[in-house]
This record gives sequence, structure tokens and C-alpha cells, in this order.
Amino acid sequence: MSEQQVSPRGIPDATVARLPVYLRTLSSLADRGIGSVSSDELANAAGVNSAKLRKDLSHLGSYGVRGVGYDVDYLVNQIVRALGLTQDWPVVIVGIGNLGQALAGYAGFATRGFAVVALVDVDPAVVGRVVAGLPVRGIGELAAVVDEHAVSIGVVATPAPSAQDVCDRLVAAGVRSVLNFAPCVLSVPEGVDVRKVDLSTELQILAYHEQRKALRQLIDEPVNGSPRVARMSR
Amino acid sequence: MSEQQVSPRGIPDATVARLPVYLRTLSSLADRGIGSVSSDELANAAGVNSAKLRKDLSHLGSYGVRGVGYDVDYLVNQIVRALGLTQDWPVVIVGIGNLGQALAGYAGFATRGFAVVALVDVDPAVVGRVVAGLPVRGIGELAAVVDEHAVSIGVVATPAPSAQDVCDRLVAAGVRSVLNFAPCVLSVPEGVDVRKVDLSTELQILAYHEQRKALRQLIDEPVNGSPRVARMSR
DNA sequence: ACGACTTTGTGCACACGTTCACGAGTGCCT
DNA sequence: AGGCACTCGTGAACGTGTGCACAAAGTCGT
Repeated sequence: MSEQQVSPRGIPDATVARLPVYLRTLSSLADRGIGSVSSDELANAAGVNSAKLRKDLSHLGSYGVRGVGYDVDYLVNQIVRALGLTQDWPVVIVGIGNLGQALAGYAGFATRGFAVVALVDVDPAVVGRVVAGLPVRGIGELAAVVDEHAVSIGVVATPAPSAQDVCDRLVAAGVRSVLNFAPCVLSVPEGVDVRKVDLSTELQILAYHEQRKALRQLIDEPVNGSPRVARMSR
Repeated sequence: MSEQQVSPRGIPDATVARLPVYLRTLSSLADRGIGSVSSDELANAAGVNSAKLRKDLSHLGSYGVRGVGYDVDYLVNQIVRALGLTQDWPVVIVGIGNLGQALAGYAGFATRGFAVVALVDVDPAVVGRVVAGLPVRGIGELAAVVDEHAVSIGVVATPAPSAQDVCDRLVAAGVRSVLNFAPCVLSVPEGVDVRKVDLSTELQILAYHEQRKALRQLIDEPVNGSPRVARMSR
């Protein structure tokens, strides 16, 4: 995780993770014709603290006018530039099952800096079918596809047992960023980034907090002496 | 985020977020008939530092035998208990579009502590259809469904514009944990937890690092003096 | 032109998370 | 029985992230 900052501005990880949220919020404001916004308003809309927002934005430069706020369009451009979204990134999706098809058809993909250029699957019954306007190619064509479209981001949407193999093939083909939807840990060589999106993990985290809320109620209510009955909605 | 610890053991957020990974890794080991594992082996398999792993596990108690390691089955049970997965949590999915259907059909749902008890959508063309063995109910039945099955976790898989409305209905019906797949910020009253799963955000974070890697190569390669040609697949 | 008001940018203190390093406990072998 | 090799649990140091509070800087009205 700890990388020395090579480029002029090294933005902290926590900030990078929030920039997309700001970007979306700002785009929404722009669509509503709002041209200027204060840190407080934007922070509220993005669901964060206003001081945090200002500190985050300060990492990309001193845009923003004291006494006024931020110019929405200008700020959008700056975030787009900081994230590297000025040009579209070509993406390949591997694993065209239930989830892969949903991802291929997801509109939000193209709206912000990404283009699905190819779909790949291992199942001969799926290869050749057209999904979301793209033909599904065989796994053997993966390297050629990656090379042809200069793909640098791969999405793994296969079952867990195949994920590591698919990931290895992606890396071998030159992909250096992987988004993993399979419920397993992927090991990659240094220099390759992996991010995980995992439904079960998120649910289990929610379950933990849910369990605590239930326990808290069993403990607190007697202490609190609240005469409330089993009306446990908040 | 900062809650005082009410129950005997308050596990740090960062640890809670990793427990599901350990759980999955341990289950995989158990399936392969492995009965005991050292912190180093488990840490490797889970993709984390071994000291971190030990500290994480120490938050649930002093299971683990010095000189030997951890008993796999026992540790699985302890993590299951800590996360509150000893019983199944009923889950309702709202928004049965592309993504909602994929989620409904996702096998990993049931395997670990969760049961999809109902599917809900607003579109009359979808209501009544059977998806993954469950009939799709109308949004008007949401409150009744939540009450009937004692649902405490709701999954929002609608388009962004409807997400806040759906979330409000879930909360009003008594749901206190929401997993949001819609690309927008949900605001909820105190006491309700929201976790976000967002494809675009993850891709944009990858794009940032990818961009940095590209920049680094432009800067470092001359310094490094590597005789490699323009092998930058971008 | 000037003062009052608004809002940014940031120094500082604190909380949280990570990693190292090592003492303490356990099993095995002689 | 005793020593040895191994591994857990954890105190301490370090780094990162967060939130407060305020000075700097700009706008607006008169």
C-alpha cells in the first residue's frame, strides 16, 4: 500500500476513494444547472464532513474561491483530470455469467471514463453469443484482445475456482489493474493492483453491526428504563 | 463511525472488514481437510500480514495454541459467532433489473448466513414473474414483506433516481441495514447502517493508480536506464 | 473605498490502523 | 526430564486519517 509519490502530487488513498463520490455529486449538481457550490453544501450532498471535503480538494490544488465556494464545472474537470478520466479506459470483462451480463449491460460503465471493449468466457456454449452489443470471445483470444485494444483494466466475474487462473492470464497479457468480483483472494505480482467487490463480505459486515444493534438493545433498554415495547425500529 | 463499545468486545472496523476474508479462507482450508493452520500460512492465503492477522484474531479471544497454530474448525466457529452468522439473516432485494436478478441468483448468498426471502420491484411488468424461485412482489407490499419475515437487511439494486425513495421505504418498514448498489449517496437516520458497492467508484480508483503507473514509467524509465522499448501497453 | 460577512485552506491535536520485535507458552526429540 | 524449535499474543513505535478552529482571502452592500 505504501508507495512513494513519484508524480508531483501524491493524493492520499482515502482521498482518492472519495473523489469519485464528489465527482458524481458534482455532476448531478451540474445537471440541475447549479454552477457554484460551497464546501458545506457539497459535503452534505456527498455525505461527508465539510472539513474533510476541503482537505480532500486541497490535494488537487487551490481551486475554490473564499467567500464564494467552488465552480462546479471547473471542479468536475479537475477531479476528472486527477483521476485520469480525461480519456476512456478500455475494459475487458471475463466471465459472462449472470453477473458478467449484468455488468456488460450496466450503463454507468460508459458514462464516466470507461469503455467495455470485449467480453470473454470459457464456456463454449456462451462464446459467440452477443451480449450488450458485443460478441463473447473465447478465453484463448484473451491475450490478443488485450493487446489489440490496449486494455489495462480487467474485470473478473467468474466463479471463484477459475478466478486465479483468469487473473493470471490477464496479468500475463499485460493487464495491470484488476477488479475482482469473485469471492476469493487473488495473488498478483508487484505492480499489479487488485480491488475486490464482494457481496458476501459486505453483507457479513452489515450482519456484525446488526447483531451489535440487537445486543445493545437487550442491554441498554433495561438500563435506559424505556417503557417502550418491542418497537425496535430505531 | 465512532461508537462506544457496548457489548463486551468491540471489534475494530478494520478487523471486522477482514474477518469475512479469513472466514472464507478457513472454510476453503477445511474443505481440503486441513485441520490446523499457523498465522503465517493463513495470512499468506488471505493476502495479509501475519502480525495483522494475529492481532485481528486476538480481538475475538485467545484461541490459537502457541507452537502449533489455530484449529481450523474451531476458528471458523468463533468468526461465525463474532460476525453474528450463527443464524441466517433474512434479506430482501429491491430492484429486480439486470443486477437484481444476478444478485437473486447468486449462490454465495445462501452459503454463508443469508437467505433471500423476497424480491421487490416497482415495475408492473416485472411484478409477478418468478426469479430464482421467488415471485417478484410489488413495492407496495414491501412493508408487509419486511414485517412478515423479520427482515433486517435490505439490498437496493434500483437505478440511482429511485434509490433514496426505496431506501426510505425500507427504513420506514424497520430495516436497519442497507446494502446499496445504486451509484448515489443514501441518507438515512441515525442507527441505520449503509454500505455501498459501486462499480464505477472502484474502476475510477483503479484508473487513478493506472494513470500513476503510466506516469511513473515515463519518468522512471530514463532514470532506470532500462533498455526496454516502448512496451507501455498504456 | 471600506467594513462586515462569508468561505476557503490549513496547522494542530487526536484517534485509528499497521508493523515490528519480543516475551511467553507449547510440543517434540533426545 | 530438559533443551530446543516453533508460534501466538501484545506492547511500543510509527504512519495515516479525521475533525476542530481559525487566519487568510475574497465578495457584497453602502
